[in-house]
Amino acid sequence: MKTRARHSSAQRLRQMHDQLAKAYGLQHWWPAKTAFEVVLGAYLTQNTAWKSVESSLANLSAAGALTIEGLRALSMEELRALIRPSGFATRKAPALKAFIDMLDAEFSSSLDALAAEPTDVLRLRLLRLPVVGPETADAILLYALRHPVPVADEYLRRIVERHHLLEAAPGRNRKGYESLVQLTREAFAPDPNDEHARLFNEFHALTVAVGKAHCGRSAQCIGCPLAADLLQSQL
DNA sequence: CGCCAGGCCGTGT
DNA sequence: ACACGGCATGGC
Repeated sequence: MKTRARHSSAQRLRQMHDQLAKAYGLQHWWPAKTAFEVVLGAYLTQNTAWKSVESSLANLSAAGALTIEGLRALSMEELRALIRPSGFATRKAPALKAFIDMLDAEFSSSLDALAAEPTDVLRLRLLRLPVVGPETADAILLYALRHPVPVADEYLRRIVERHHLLEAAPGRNRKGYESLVQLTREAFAPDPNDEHARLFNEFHALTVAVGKAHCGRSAQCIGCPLAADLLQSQL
């Protein structure tokens, strides 16, 4: 009889988290000082190296635009120029303005008021915003609004694909994204202390850390703390 | 120089 | 429903 996996994919993913935590330690994510800076970073980092995002954030900081009021005060052209280093400025600038408009019109210009909405309602509202897809919405939910939702990114997608944690490799679409979220939920399902927000936070941060170092588009798993698992999974 | 980055969206099957 | 190309810029 064929040997059955002794661990579910969710359990394996949880083990990976533990390995990565051991290898990389606490990540202290998201790299931002305020909730609004998280929102800015979440938009700006779309398909963009964080280094480039830092340039844009530095520009915004110098212009006093790391706050809601500061950003609102900028013209579209000014904003577009300031965030140019992180790319896609013609899309991201109007999108950021649209986020401010939503806050002003529906939530008294307050991120706290936004955060007070139920998670599922909030997620749907965020997804209606231009240039906000599932990952951006979830990053805002978790890191800016402190709701306990997993964040799946391209690095996690690659890890799950290369370690064969799902029957069908998750595609770069909504369904693939949701499958990664679901797997992550299962991996951290029974948490006695109800610290899902902290766990999802740490796990996502760790996937980015290992991803940046070892999980590029052309798979180079040499030196990756998960490489042993990868070999095991291919037996 | 060429490849890539912490996605998302519109279009064509 | 799904794949596929475009979107912009800068780091390495």
